[in-house]
Amino acid sequence: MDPTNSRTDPRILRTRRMLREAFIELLEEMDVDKISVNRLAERATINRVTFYLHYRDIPDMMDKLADEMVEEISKILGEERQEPSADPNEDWPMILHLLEHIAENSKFYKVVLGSKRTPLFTERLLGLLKRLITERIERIEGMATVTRAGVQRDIAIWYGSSALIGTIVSWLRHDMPYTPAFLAKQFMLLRRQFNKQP
Amino acid sequence: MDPTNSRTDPRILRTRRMLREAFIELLEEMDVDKISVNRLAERATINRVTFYLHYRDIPDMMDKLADEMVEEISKILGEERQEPSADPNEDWPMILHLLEHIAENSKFYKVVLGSKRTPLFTERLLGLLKRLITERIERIEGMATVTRAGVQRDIAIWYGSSALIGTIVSWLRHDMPYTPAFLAKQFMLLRRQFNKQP
DNA sequence: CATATAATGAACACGCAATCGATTATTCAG
DNA sequence: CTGAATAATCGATTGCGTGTTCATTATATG
Repeated sequence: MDPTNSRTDPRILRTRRMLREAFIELLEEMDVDKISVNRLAERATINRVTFYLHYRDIPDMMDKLADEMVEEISKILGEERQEPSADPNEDWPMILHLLEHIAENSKFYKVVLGSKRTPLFTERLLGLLKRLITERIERIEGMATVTRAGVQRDIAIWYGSSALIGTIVSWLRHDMPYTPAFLAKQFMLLRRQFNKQP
Repeated sequence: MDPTNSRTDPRILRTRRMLREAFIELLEEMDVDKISVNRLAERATINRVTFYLHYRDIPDMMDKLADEMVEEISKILGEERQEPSADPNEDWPMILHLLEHIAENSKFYKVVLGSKRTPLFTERLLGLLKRLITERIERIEGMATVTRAGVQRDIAIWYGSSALIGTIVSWLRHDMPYTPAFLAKQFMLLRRQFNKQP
């Protein structure tokens, strides 16, 4: 009767955990379009049919995984929003916590963000960052469509969010050669688009 | 006997042109993983077997298309390299010509760069831009590993190249609301990472 | 015109997708 | 602890797309 049972039933949790882990494993080994339901079920040591009890197909499963990812990051970054730091350069703790979270779960993020054929996750994270950056800019600069440096606001958002994502992806692909703290500080040096033009 | 015949034979050119156009058409209509050889051949009004005379499979075809794309852009941007403009802020004609080229072939670039499941083309373009930016930085700043603003060089390259690509993709997805010239100038306002810190 | 080669059409084996019905195993409430 | 609910399994089936073959037709080029 209770629909939440579908999430607390240990059999369901077990199956989904095994599917998720198998998916990450396979993604480390091969391209995503080589991952069939057959292979995935075999690796997860579950029956093929069981897969269909949980997901419609593999893209659907990736969709759900991406939802969970956004949900989790959103929760982490949501805590930052309470802090009323008006200083535009003080958003680096947000970035720092994001980088730390990614570093802690690097096995997962390295494959879902770093694999060259799984842009779904990157797109989702990009969307999230765009929303957060927009929110932040609005708080700092009001509703003007042009930043203080003379840059169109939407262009500044495109630029900043994709720079952030792209750098994180490269950082993961190179096996995180810098600490989250160092990288966060580098971001602060690079993000000068909201300052006045010299 | 002459292997170049394989490229001048009008039948081959015709077939490949039709395949390419059909692929772009289908990419406008559906996700790339829904494009089967069956569908592609049908849309291109060629026999399914004929496809295999030219490409091994669809990923192989996309690979070839990406090669052609990089080749073409490389040719355009290669002409810029002759100009010995030492001024770091004078690389905007390069960006301008890139944007103009993309705008002229926007139907193609909108689908191959803008579609959410064809990161292959974005990756290739990213690689090309990374090489060009690296080359440019080396000419300006020598072999130092840190830029004048105190930013690690590789991080600056990750940041700058992905910002460039990401902005172009967003620009395409929004149907190019700005002229290439305007966008190029905006880039110059945003790319301050190589200047001294105030 | 004659030769080379590109394109076609039919046919085949193969793997995977997606679903069905019946059966077994596990969970959880009373 | 017991029984009802439901998750997971197993075997089987249908359909679709792939990748390849072989003989035949159409087109290009010298």
